[in-house]
Amino acid sequence: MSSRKSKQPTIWDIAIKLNVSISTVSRALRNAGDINPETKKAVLEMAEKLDYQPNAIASSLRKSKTSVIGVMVPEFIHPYFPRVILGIQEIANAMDYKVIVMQSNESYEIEKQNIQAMFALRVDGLIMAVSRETTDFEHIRSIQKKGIPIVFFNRVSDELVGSKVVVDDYRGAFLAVEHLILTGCKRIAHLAGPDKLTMSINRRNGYLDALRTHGIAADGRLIMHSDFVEGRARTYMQELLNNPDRPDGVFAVNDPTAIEALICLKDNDVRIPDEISLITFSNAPHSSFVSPSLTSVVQPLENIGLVAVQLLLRQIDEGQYFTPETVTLDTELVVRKSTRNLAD
Amino acid sequence: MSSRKSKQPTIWDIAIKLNVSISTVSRALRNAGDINPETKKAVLEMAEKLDYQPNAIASSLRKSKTSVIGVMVPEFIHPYFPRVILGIQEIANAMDYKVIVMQSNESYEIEKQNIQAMFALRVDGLIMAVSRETTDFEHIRSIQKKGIPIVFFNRVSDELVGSKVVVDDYRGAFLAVEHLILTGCKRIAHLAGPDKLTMSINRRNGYLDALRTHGIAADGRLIMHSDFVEGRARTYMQELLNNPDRPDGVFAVNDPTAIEALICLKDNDVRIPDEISLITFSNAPHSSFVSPSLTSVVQPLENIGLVAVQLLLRQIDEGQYFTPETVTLDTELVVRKSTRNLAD
DNA sequence: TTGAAAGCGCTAACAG
DNA sequence: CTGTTAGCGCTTTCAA
Repeated sequence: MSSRKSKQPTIWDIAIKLNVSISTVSRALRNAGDINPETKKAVLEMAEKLDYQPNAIASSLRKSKTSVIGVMVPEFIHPYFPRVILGIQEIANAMDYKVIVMQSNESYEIEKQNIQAMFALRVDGLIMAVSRETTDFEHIRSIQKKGIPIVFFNRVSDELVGSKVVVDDYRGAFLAVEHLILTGCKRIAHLAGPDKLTMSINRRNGYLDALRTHGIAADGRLIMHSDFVEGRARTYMQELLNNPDRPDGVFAVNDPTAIEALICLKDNDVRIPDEISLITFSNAPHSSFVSPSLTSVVQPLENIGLVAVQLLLRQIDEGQYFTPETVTLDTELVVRKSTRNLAD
Repeated sequence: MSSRKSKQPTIWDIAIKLNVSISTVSRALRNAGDINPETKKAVLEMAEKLDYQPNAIASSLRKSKTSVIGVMVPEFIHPYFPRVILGIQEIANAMDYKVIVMQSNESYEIEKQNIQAMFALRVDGLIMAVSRETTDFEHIRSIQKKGIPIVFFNRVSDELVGSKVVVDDYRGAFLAVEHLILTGCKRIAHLAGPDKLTMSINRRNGYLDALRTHGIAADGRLIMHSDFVEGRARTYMQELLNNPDRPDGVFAVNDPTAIEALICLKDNDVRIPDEISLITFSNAPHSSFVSPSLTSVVQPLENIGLVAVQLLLRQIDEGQYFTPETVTLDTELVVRKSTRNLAD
């Protein structure tokens, strides 16, 4: 009858049919401990027949462990976080953990709520990038205090203790600029980020040191600190072009900046890379569908996720004996069409 | 002592301290039924003091209801699904539901696993877009049979019963092509999708009917059915350009196609929109960072999520008495720079 | 208005 | 190898 309350079959149903105890069923299902192969087979068959599906809620309650790890990101409109999440899911699933994803929408309030929700759901651990808006970290410390392990990535704060996964901004920038130099650029501009942001500073330092290393004098007028507002980079690029002393290479702090620069260059009929080379510090693994394709320093996105999960699982296992670690991942230079050949 | 097992405070802890029963505490916490305001106040204060956080797992088990809705999408690398999820989260949170997101990575196997996992977690309902790879729907029917309400969107199948949220592809295409006609295009090409896909067919029909309505004869040579392989659309666009009888307007079936067409046009030094207008049926709300910006028919992304959640919640409430509904949402024409002015 | 008690479905001693 | 039993933390009758 369809009037049957839509209750799911439980181990109890299986036990009754087979005339065994629920513990036997439980053992068979989890292939735990000693159990008669025959009994086990019977249980498995009956489970199949009744279309039994374990109730993770009940199991979690009993075990005080959910095997779920929470991931909170500020947004997943841009390709960066989704890629990292991919890496997280892959390894987490392999380790028999489920992943649940929430996003703070760059809002402190939502982040706070989500943290609460994740805790209510009793996730075994959390991987997160704090929202741009967040300056007060009490909500995070609060659940750390309750014993929930957290691994931070991308947006990390010195005010927080915990494992962190970051990329080597300095070195990535260094490599990028060095590549410009090695392909013949003499006058290299930097479309930089906000000059307070650690990330921007590190990348700028990489830029400066690459110049220095190769005996090129830095020129302050070639460094433009953008505030990441849309359209800003384009304006700066135009400024650089208006200057009689145009650069012959541009290092953009990130993809959006690079794209704006690219559009600007094209609108000015500047040939890339013949007249000006363009290189970017990229979030995404491929700066797709722009022409020419952009030579980039790329972050090992899936790897960030992988490392984060490993760190987290170790912390879950080791509990209070775990000491937080910061892992700095290297970037990779991917040469495409927006810079010249080394041979030139 | 930090040796204290990191167990969380429970209603029992509160009850003990206050010398009341756990049922009283429970009632106070959920402001249920009759309860002395004083008692309630005391409970709330003690909860605060102990930093009590409810255990949703226990509550779910008892109530056989998790207040969690699952969302499964094929991917969230492209902006489409994330936007829809945003809409889902917004309304779901407002209704006191949590949202957990999983992605199938366009894989049938992963989709199947995730469905299992979601069921194990006993989500109250599911909103999903089936993976591209999925042709067998048993795993989906299986949990529908178990009473889990599901709402489908974007990728829907006639083989599945259940509520569906889709956009009006036919009408959107019609509007797009009509816009080209009204802005003076006489010879309009269509970079179409695979000719088996319902979506492609609907959009092509919209294209054809718009031409017909405005007394323009369709020309089969102007319709190029792509298989969505990268680079294909570009080849087709080039073919159209090589033809002595070039089109003066192009309707692209989706964003990637449009972008490839755009690049091709630029590489051929075709002026847009002066020589050729370009319009796209877009997934994203703004076809950002290309130049010129693309006039598009856009889908109401957040709205798709909103409608899906509403449908789902109704089904959760009404249970077996609910009759599946298919909601068709309208598209909107957003005029940007890749088409000419109406005044022309 | 409050308390006692019975579970939700499962796991994990412990005993046989 | 299997069964009995006691909960995990919470909600919800039912009775007081």
